[in-house]
Amino acid sequence: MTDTKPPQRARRKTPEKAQLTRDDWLDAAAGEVAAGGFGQLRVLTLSKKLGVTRGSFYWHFKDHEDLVVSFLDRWRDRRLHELQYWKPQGGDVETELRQILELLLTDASRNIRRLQVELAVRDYARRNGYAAELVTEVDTARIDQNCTLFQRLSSDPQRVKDLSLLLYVATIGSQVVLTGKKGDEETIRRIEDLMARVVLGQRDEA
Amino acid sequence: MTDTKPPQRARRKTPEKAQLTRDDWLDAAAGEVAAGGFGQLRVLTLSKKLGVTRGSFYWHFKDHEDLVVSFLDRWRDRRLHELQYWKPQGGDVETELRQILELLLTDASRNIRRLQVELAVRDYARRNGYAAELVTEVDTARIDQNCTLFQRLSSDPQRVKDLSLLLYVATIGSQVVLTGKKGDEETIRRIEDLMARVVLGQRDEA
DNA sequence: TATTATCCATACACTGGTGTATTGTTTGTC
DNA sequence: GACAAACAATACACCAGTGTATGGATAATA
Repeated sequence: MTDTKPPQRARRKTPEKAQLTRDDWLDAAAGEVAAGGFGQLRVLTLSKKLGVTRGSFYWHFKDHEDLVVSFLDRWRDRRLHELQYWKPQGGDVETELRQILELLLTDASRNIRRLQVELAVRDYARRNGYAAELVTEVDTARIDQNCTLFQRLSSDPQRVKDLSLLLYVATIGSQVVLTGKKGDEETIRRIEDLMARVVLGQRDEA
Repeated sequence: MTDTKPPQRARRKTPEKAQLTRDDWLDAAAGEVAAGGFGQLRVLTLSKKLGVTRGSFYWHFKDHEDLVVSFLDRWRDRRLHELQYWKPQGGDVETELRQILELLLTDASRNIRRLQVELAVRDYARRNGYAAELVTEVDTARIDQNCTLFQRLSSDPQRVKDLSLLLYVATIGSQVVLTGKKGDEETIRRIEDLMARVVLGQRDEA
């Protein structure tokens, strides 16, 4: 699994034939994973969809496992990195909560490709140790992220954690159950609203 | 997909060699599906694990698809049937809520095989129309079931539906995220408790 | 006991996938 | 323009899996 990728890269000034990069392969792999899961991630079909033969693949990747590991790594990196773009805007607690809910539910459900990949990674994690590690890593990072918000709702650190976790499992569950059927858009909005009310009801006064 | 299964069956009074039945194959398939998902459900490996050759399989099943469809059908039937065993005990609303939460979270997380199969079916449903139908069928049945409980909490039918759905997606999400890591047992108990408090906070008085 | 239905083994043809080795074909760079 | 590096095509060996055809064994039953 040593990265023998050469230092520089040039080529493809005139994209008449469009040389492929490692990332191009990973992007294509995302399509396959989203559509059929990791079990359907084939070097052969991938090559066909990219209009090249497998000779190209085995130049960019050591083997099939290299592709999978690289894909998972990139997924982890991107998921961790995107968390930095959502920093508390410093507004009202309720509006901030509603914002984050909209981000986690409505917005997430619109980016179907990304959602499908996430579910596929999660499924693959059930039978692959490395994937499981990365998923856990991402999960805890996301849950920790939400804790900063809930700290403004409760002073009990345990309740903060629990609320954050509950919010998280509810969003994941929504993504699993409400999978783009007719009317799901509206349903998600209602869940979002209910979650907000429910969480706000758990403020420090119980 | 015509069922050419003969009317009667006998044999295997003395299970010295243990003739296989259709259900035996389906049980073994459950193991494969739980471990590796539907993508890893192979006729060949299944035969090996059962100690027979594929000749047996192709007597019991028309082909690979027949196995998958039969498996899904049996899964649906069992999931729908088991719902009848949980009828409201007619006790206190809170205790009944806590009972159903324990059933949906703690108890479910203990039956790992069943949980793994459910997640596998759900994942398969993302790329298989028939599986998607059955999953939707089971989902709505379960959600409807819970509605009968929540009707004692609120008179607003919309809120009853939403609460039931929220409870459902939270349980599914828990099963996806909390996948048997160390400490998950305790975490699930806390989620269970929090869910109870949260739901009871949504009673008619808002 | 002879027959028949039930269940499994064996052998074959076929497909689709991986990985490797080798040979092109471009494209930058000296 | 020569050379080397980056990228891709081709051809090969190999394996795992499906499905089918056919024969063999075993148990119920007439």
